[in-house]
Amino acid sequence: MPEATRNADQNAAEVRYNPAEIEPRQQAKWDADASLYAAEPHSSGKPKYYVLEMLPYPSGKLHMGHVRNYSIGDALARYQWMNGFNVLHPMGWDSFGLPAENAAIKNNTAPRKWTLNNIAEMRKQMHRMGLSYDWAREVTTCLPAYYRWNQWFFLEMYKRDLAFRKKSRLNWCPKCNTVLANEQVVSGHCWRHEDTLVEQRDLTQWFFRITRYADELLDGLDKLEGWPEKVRTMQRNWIGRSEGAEVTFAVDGCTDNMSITVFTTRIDTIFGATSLQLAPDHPIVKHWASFDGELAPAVEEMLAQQKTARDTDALGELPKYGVPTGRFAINPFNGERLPIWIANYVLSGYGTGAVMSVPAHDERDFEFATKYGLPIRRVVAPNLDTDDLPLPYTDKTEAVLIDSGEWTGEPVLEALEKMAKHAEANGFGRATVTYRLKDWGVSRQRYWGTPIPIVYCEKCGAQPVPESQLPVLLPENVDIADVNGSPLSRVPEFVNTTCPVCDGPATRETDTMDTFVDSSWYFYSYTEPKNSSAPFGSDEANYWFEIDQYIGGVEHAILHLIYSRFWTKVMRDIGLIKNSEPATRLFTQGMVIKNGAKMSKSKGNVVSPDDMIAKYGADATRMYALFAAPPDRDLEWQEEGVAGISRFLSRVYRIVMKYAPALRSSDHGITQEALSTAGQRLLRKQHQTLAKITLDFSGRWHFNTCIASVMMLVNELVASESAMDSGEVSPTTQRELFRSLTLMLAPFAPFVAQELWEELGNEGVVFRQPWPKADAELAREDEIEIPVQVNGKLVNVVKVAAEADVEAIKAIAHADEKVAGRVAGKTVVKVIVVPGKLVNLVVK
RNA sequence: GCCCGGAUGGUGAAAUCGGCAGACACAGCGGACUUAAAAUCCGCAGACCUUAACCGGUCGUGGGGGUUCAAGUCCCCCUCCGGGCACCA
Repeated sequence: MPEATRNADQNAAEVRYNPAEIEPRQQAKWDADASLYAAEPHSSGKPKYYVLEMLPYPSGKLHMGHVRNYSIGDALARYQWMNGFNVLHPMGWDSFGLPAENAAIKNNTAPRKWTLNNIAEMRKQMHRMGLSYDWAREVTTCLPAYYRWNQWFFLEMYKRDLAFRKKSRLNWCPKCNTVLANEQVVSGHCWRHEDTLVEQRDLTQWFFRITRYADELLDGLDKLEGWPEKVRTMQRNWIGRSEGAEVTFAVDGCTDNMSITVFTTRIDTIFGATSLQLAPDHPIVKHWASFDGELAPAVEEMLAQQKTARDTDALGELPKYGVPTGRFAINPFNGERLPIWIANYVLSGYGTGAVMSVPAHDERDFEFATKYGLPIRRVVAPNLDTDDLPLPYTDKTEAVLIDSGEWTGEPVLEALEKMAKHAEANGFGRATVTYRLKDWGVSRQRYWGTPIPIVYCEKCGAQPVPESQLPVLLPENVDIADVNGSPLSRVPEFVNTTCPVCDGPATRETDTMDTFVDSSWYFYSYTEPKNSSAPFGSDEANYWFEIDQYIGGVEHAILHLIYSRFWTKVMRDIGLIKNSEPATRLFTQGMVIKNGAKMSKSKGNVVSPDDMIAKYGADATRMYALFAAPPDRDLEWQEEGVAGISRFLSRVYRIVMKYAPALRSSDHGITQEALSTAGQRLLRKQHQTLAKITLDFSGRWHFNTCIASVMMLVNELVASESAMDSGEVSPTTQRELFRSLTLMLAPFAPFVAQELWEELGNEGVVFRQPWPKADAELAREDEIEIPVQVNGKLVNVVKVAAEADVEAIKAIAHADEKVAGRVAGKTVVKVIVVPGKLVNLVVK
């Protein structure tokens, strides 16, 4: 503030807190120092700390969810700087994707232009919020400098058979006009269109073989102790590992040695199998239906019914029904001849699409067998003598096999293993593991994404684009309004090329990559975004990784967070990095809601961050986002609450400005002096507050209570104004109190903290000062109040010396009048004293 | 059906290791300042009963049971809400 204005303000009755003036002025000063938020070289000697918030999709406007996410990350980054870490705190843009195409069609703007404009707009908003990003490391995924490495990774994966092409049944969103990965289907609907049912289509597409890492992705979860249990559970469910066995049944009387392989988790019950059930789209069913005029319509009908049910997400509610095929299979364990059925509850997409039906020991098989009168044969019981328990009997922990030939008497858990081995030794089966996780389909029939670097030659087939020809540039000026097929297929100059092998005519792949490819490795790019010969340098990545703290919404628990774990393992196997997981700690913040519902345009309950900042300032808006609820819980946005934080900051501003001029001009030397009672009380509160904030930053992150404790400190300072005015609290103590107050505010309200830091006559940037150390001795109370209970009910609160021992406390409690009144005429049976906590007298 | 969270005043919430339930705020009420209002400052504030008032008492953390001198917190059972998986063989 210019000297003249300051003097004028001092003459006024009161200096008003004016964030609209303070914040842009401080921001301009910070902007002048390009190195302010820059990560330092490895040689800095400081320990590194990589704090990362999930990069946004550049929709054009920040929403409150962003504000909350970034306020948490920013507070942590600033705190770690103050603790002497070399902090990496970058930001970027997940900028490929469908909304750019939709906007392009609607507004007649090219996706690239629309996207880059939005980025500029959002960068401006982040700047106004005062977020501490190292913009020199900004990553924009839709630019060739970035997406060329997507193509490079694709080729690396192709070399390792991790990228491959196959025909399969895929999810198709009719609104997106493209294929979706399984992870992008939420309860049968498109992840981007909650109201749109996903259809199934048979298409030839590119896949990433994430299933090769299924076990490692699953086992790694146990070691991710810094991740929320919820996210780990969701990923475990998603991977869906199931141990069991495959058993091959020969088809009876079949001239061409046909067989059917079933998957079962209960091979021990195979002597109880009374039929085989096949999915209606099992290959052998298709084969039979092709010449069996009776079977074909039944199969058709069942398929149609399954499709309808799947489309409405009601697969589980379909009444069970089946059709006998008239064919029989031979149980390899006992030679028994079992009827083969097709059944609508058997799914082709899981296991082998065929099951053995054991009605006595499986709920579904029991229901089915009862309906069709199939035999029900018990082969497992708690022991050899009890066989009158209700069916189906599914317990396997304390059960043995009965009526199972040579296996009779064998405990179930042992039989599972032995019988699988037996099957393998005799060539009709083996122990196996089935996963729910499927390979990641990455082809998208859209324009605004990374072109897949493959060309098709009539002579040489599918060929990878040579690395030297990367990037395959995404052409501009493409007609994207026509939704039939991939837009790139309508650009002849893109499509027509030459074969890298034979130099003959060839055509390019016209699908683009799923946008989740971009976000699978972007955080590595931050370590060296300007590398032009590799996606990033290994030394850089090995220095910064793993991410120390990753912060984002829980909605990515099984999309981004499983893909990026997969990608990290692939990069490790390529030799680019050493770590096997991307992030040591993950924090998933709660949603921002308004009137009990998630903010959305359709509900009309959206609160604009711009409005909040314009009205109350960035400090108050950010601080409210941290104060209103612990960060992992949903936060109800109440504007009155922001106003409350603004009032609190005004109070801080007023009291500091009141004393700052005198403190600024007085001697800065530390004088040895006896502390007054008031001074001691205030310093005690200060160090208690400091200890609380320091503890919370170490992991619990309940910034709401941190801010509450700063409020208590400020309340105490306000209440002590007369003691400060009179000099009872010395200027030295005052200076220390206000100095540390600004330091404590720095992570949460950096603008006003900086302003007051300067007003107090300090040099430099407040959030580069060392975080003050909480002094346990200063924080210690001399005298504490402890409750006295009689039979567990509170009777009085007595004051005792902080270090009082059990006997002393007992004596004080007994001496208390109120307590004596309660105890009179009764016998004290027992006295419980918890030093520092309470006294409880048990009387009769 | 299986798995993971959650439920505390009018509202957001606090109680981190079994030890005073409701810190800190918001909204509300009362007061000071003001011609007035805003802003600011000071104070009250879980519910119920009792009292003229003070005092005093009872109940109270979704419900029911239990362990304990002591339970929002631990154990068992249940309800409701949010989320994930699901005819997964």
